Amino acid sequence: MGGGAVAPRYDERMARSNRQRTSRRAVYETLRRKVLTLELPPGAALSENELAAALGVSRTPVRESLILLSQEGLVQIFPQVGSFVSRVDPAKVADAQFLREAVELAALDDLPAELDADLVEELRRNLAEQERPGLDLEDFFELDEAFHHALLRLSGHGSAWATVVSAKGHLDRARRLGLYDTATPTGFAAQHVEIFEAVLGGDAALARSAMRTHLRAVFDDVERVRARSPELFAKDTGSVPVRRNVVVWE
Amino acid sequence: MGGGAVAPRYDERMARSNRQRTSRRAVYETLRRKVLTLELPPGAALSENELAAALGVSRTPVRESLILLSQEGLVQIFPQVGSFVSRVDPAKVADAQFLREAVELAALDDLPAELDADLVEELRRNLAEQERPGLDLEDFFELDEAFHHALLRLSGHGSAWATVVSAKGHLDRARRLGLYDTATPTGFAAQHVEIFEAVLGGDAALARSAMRTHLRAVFDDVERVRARSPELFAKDTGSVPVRRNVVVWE
DNA sequence: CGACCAATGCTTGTATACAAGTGCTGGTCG
DNA sequence: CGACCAGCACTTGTATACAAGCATTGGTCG
Repeated sequence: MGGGAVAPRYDERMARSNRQRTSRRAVYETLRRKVLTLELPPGAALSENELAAALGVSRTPVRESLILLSQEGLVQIFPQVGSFVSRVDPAKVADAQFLREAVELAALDDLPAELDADLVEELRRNLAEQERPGLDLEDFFELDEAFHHALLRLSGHGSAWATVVSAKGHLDRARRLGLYDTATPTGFAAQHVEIFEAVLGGDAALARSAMRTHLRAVFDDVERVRARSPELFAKDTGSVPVRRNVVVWE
Repeated sequence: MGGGAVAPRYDERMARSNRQRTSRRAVYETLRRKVLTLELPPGAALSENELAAALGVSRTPVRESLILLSQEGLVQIFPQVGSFVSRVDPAKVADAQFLREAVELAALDDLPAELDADLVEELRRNLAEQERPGLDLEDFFELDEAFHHALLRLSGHGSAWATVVSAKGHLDRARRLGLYDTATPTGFAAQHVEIFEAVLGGDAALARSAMRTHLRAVFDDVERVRARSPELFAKDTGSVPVRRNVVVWE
């Protein structure tokens, strides 16, 4: 360790550089979005070379993104064989459901007596948006995410949301499959309102009950779509191979 | 997509190659262990080049491992600056505590009427081991992990353990700091027995109560050690830099 | 005609070279 | 003596080259 630099100080200066606008982050977010929106369907082959060429970068950031997605369970990497978008694994979906339910219900038990006014207002606006007539499905998903996240923040455990998010990847994809059938998920919006009003009224038991009903309803959708599109689910090992789908990168 | 290979079939043949005995996996597990055991203390600088040289591999697997650890929150990467073992963030510790409590308590609510005999026997042996007189601290940690994991499997949600594990990294480090003070954590072993007997007796409420007490006791240890070793915790941005610790790789 | 098998294209894993950026250091100038 | 500033050493990010392995393919042999 000769003359040069040593470990720099560990202060908030680094927090600035935390805004990693690296190429890897861009690729990671792009791929993750395409997987969650089913633009890259379960079972699709992901070639590092092809993705790199299509995205205009080298293999390195693509590869590192795939490794991250692999740890999230959204991608499976088979050494010397290939990488694939994970099929929807019913067991993992059930796990995500269990975890999400556990966390969100525990949060409802932990609500403070005095609710944060700003968050309540944010939730109110969110619910109003959800009931807008010509609502896009993608917008509804964003609102749904924000609703549950805000509810978690209301209990002071907002940062636990990140863990839920990374765990519920499989659940999200399955939900999306289910929601593409129903034209507009008005039922879910109504359930959201029910939960919110129970929270406002301070009725923890009712809030729990409503939340559980809501989350179970989402889960039931998964089983419904599974009967319709079994090839997107795992465990049916002998199913259709789903050969190299032609992926267009606009 | 000319002549050669296409996407191979997606069958159980691949499950075999899932045994990734790659160099990256070895490096990842080594680094993760050293971080969790505090052999690489919070704040320590991690140079990709140094680690690569010490481990006898190139930068690539080291770098990819650091990226994975970074996503777990155990390592912080600052582009063009350096990588460091994350300091113990009290907020993240609290999050991990909340998440763990939510999941494990929910599992206790979900216990089947008929308990799996093999798992019960496994738990019994585990608890017997925990009360062995001259128990190593590292062994106790392993037993503790196995105990909670088995309890989760008893409720049929064993695979949710993986998420808890990755989320509770910060909690584990903090616990380890706390347990290095107390000579032998006999108190925790006794609490384990209490939980187990409540589960066997079918008393869900008592099991919940005992589990909550147990997990809260672990959490309190964190605050205790924080008063003693503040430099290992974050938020005190002006604290000691902790310069490039000399890490020996035996 | 069927079974076997080598050639070939692809895949990911690893190693290395180069690029861009940061912080310390030490000399220099006012 | 103090402030400034150029240079250097080190960092991670990215690109590329090479290595090892699997699966399909197409020919050959029985």
